[in-house]
Formats: sequence, structure tokens, C-alpha cells
Amino acid sequence: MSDVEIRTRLAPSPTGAPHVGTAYQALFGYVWARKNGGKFVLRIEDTDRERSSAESERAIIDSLGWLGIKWDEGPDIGGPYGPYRQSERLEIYHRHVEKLVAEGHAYPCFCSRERLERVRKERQKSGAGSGYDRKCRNIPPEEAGKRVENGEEFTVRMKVPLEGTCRFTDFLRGEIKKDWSSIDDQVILKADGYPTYHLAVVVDDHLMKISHVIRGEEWINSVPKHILLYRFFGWKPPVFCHLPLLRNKDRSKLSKRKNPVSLEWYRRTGILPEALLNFLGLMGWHPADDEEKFSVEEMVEKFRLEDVSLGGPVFDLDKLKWLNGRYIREDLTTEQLMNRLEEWALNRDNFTRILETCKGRMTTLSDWGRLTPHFFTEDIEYRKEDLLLDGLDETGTCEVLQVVLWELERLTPFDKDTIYRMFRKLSDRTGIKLKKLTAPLYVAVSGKTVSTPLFDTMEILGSDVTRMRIRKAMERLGGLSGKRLKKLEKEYERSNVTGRGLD
RNA sequence: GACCCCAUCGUCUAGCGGUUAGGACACCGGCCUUUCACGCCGGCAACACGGGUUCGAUUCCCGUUGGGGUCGCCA
Repeated sequence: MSDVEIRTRLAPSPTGAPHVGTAYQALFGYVWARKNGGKFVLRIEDTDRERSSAESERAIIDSLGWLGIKWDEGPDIGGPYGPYRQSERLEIYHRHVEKLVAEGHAYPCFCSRERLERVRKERQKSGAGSGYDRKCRNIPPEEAGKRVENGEEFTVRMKVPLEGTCRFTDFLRGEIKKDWSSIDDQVILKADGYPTYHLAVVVDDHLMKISHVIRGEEWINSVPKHILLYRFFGWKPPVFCHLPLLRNKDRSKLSKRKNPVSLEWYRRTGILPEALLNFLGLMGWHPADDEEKFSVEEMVEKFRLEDVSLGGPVFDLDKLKWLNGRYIREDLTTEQLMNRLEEWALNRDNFTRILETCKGRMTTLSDWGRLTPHFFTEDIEYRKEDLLLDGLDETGTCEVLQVVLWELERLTPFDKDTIYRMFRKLSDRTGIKLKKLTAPLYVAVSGKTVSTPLFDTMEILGSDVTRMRIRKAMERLGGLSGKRLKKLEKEYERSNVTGRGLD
């Protein structure tokens, strides 16, 4: 294999804010490629029409740029195997799907979503495992072809063997076996003509000559489906290497409910990109010389993919901060530190926006210090009694804050007018006066009952910091039990049948 | 629930048959210092359990337990 160029890729789907887990996989893929003098490819997996957005893609590219991770080929810079955006490769997928159908490896499925859901439930109950019952697998091809031509809605599914075992090798774990009977016939082409992940990833990884698929552990169970597609096409599969999943303190998969996961949050709260990358590099890997502070350059030097450990690492903010501190103290001259601060928040634009919020409250120039600390620190302490919504207890307040959180999550753009409209509507819907409703938010966002204008403040802080602070405030109030949260979520969804928030 | 993956201090990890089980974060002492922080020194703290294999298991095998993931026309 030494004669084949090492090519790795990062394949994020542009749905929502760039995730720290994406950066983690990017780092390892990037370092492994560089180590071997290979190429690192960025491919945007925007096959989910509903959730993908150009805005999110921009944010991903922007965040990776902030981190200093550079790709050799990608949607923004092109490359020999483009396009690098899956939505622009539909003809390619169609061609491949047609081939599979023609060769009898795949078939159109006409089952309705309702039926599928029913079948899933029944099978779940009867213990047959869940999934599809392969109803359409035995429709004669001519008949199926006719139904397709008649315009009947369909998906395409791949024919998974009914028996036998799939064996494959994971670079870190060795041989893994999985019975084919545990896998149902996967959809590879959706009714809207877009491919599913399984098809697109295989076709693209092959066409883009990816040598090592480095991705999160959550994909292990999908490998057999991919292997099967490689077989159908007569292609040689790449090396599969599944990285452990980053974890919350309770060891569940890292989630925004329990941790800051948005790269933007780290940036906004003053984490240096080199420190974040260094820290991520310590998750599952450790340099032989025990020196825990290292640059990406040094990591490239010392890295061995085969040394990645498999226990899911808990993401420990304390250690990140310690590392970050070392970078500030040891690596930056005061001059450079000043420049970093300027890039970060102490620049004319940002400071002007902040001053707008407090000018009316100033009597001396030095008042800005007293009025604006919450724009510059994450070190905010909450007094419980300040946080309570008038007339409600801890849990009641948390429920309101949770709904605010859900609303803020879907807000675009995140500016004061939009935020205001959201609160206005929330106030109307709940019957809680706006003034009453926003009171705990002032505290959550600034730590104080007397503070800068709420919506302006939120806009300046940005969505990620704002939401994290609200979450922290909820935590201070004791949070919501899982049961309560579920119930609230149901009510919330029911009150928003359009699925578009309160709009 | 079924399937798959995993298992060393609270956390990140080193270890790849014989070690006083090493380092780092956090925590606790002490030193330095006008305070705090930094820095330095020291301390606390782990091989999940049960069977094998072996002269000898943290290390290899099996089981149990525990944790995680997956079971979507989402990735």
C-alpha cells in the first residue's frame, strides 16, 4: 500500500453550527495525510435538502480556517476530483444507482413512509429487530420499472444478503464481524432524487481516491453496508479507521445539552485555535515523549495513527483552559497578545457596538468597565433568586428558559430585531409580560439584574455564547429532569406543528 | 430489546508477560511572592470482577459487569 498516495477527507454535513467533533476528525485526518505526504480533502455532504444550508457550509469553512486546518481539495478551491459538494454530484450518484438496479443489486421501493413506520414499530415489538421487511424486494423488475415510469414515488434500496457474515478490518480494532441478517435493505436513493449518506460516501470516497476513511465510531455499524456497495461496484474499499467519540462528563456522546460543542463558542470565549487543536490531539493520542504541549506541526512529526487509544475520552474544559493558558503565557509576546485580543473582541467595531449599549448609562469614561464586564468574561456567577422568573419556582423558570433556548437555536439571523420579535411572540403566547419574561434573561446573559439592553447584548455576544449562558443559568437553578424535559419538548412541538418555531 | 464497539487514578493517558504501575489536568499541602496568578517542590489517587493460559498477568483468551454507539427517505 506504500505506493498508493495517502488521501484522507473530512466530510461534514452543513447542518447547523460547526461542531468540535468535526474539528477533532479534521485534525486526525489532516495530520495523518500530512504525515504521509498525502492529501487532505474537504467534501461537503449536503444530501439532506431540509437541513443543509449554504450558511452552515460557510461557517464550517470559516471555523476550519480559524483553526488553521487547510485542505488540498475542496468546494472552495476545487481539485481534480470535484465537485466537492455532494448536491452537485447528483448525476454521478444516479448513474451508479442505475447500474446497481440494472445488475440486480438494488431495487425501487414504493412503500409509503407511513407503512415503513408501522413495519418498524411492529418489528421492534416482535423482536425481529427493526427496519424494513423487504416488501418491494420481490417485485419483478419489469413491473417495478413500469411503476417508476408511471410516476409513482419511490426510493431505491440495496439488496443486503439474507444470511452470512460480513467481516472487515478496522485499522484500530482489527477484525469486526457482523451478520448480514442484522442489516435491512438500506435506502440508497431518496424519493427526492438525492442519495443517502451510504451511497454518496462510498461513491465519493472511491472516485476521490480516498485511502483512509477516518471518522467517528458511530459509523462502525454502517461499514458492512459500505463494504457491500464496494463489492457491488467491484471497487477496493479504503482503510477504515474509526476514532473514539468525544464524551460528556457522564460519558454519553458529546452533546450541546451538556457541553459547549460549537467551535464558535470556543472562539468567542477566547480559546486559542492552537490550544484547541492541541487539546483535541490529546484525545485518544499521546506523544511518546510525554510533552503534552505541541503544535500541529509537531503532531504531524510524532503522530502514529495506530497508537490512537479507543476509550471514549471525556472532554475536559479545565485541561483545555490550562493548555490555553500555557499558549498565552509561553508563546505570545505582549505585543502578540494584544493583537490576539484585538482580533478577538478589543477592536474598534466590536467595542463601538458595545459602547452603544451602555453610553446612555455612563457618567464617567471609566464607567465602561463597570457596565460591560459580561462582554469580556465567561466567569459569571448567578444568584439563584435573581434568576427566578417572577411567580415561578426553579423548575418553572427552567421550563421557560428551555423554551427560549429552543427558540434561540432556530433563530436566523441572530440579531436584536429577530430576537425581540421572538420574545414578543413568546410573551403573547405564554401570557407572561415581556418585562417579566426577559428579567431572568438579563441575569442569565450578564449575571446582573441591572445590565445592558438584552437583545443588543445577545446579538453582540452571538448565539453560541448567549445560549451557553442560559444553559449555565438553568443548571444553577437545578435544571430539568429528563422526564420533565421530554414532556416539555412534546408540548413545545405540539404548539409548533409547523415545525418552524413560534413564527 | 437486538447488534456492534470499549474498559489503567475523578479526568486525559503511558504501559504492549516480570515496573515501587509513569506523566498531565483537577484537588490538597509547602516554597517563591506586597496580594492573586504563574513557577517550583511534595501529596492524594487507578489496573471493574471471575475464570483460564503461564514459573509469572494490568498486559493474552473466555465469561460477567459496566459504559458507549447503532438500529431513519439524518448524517
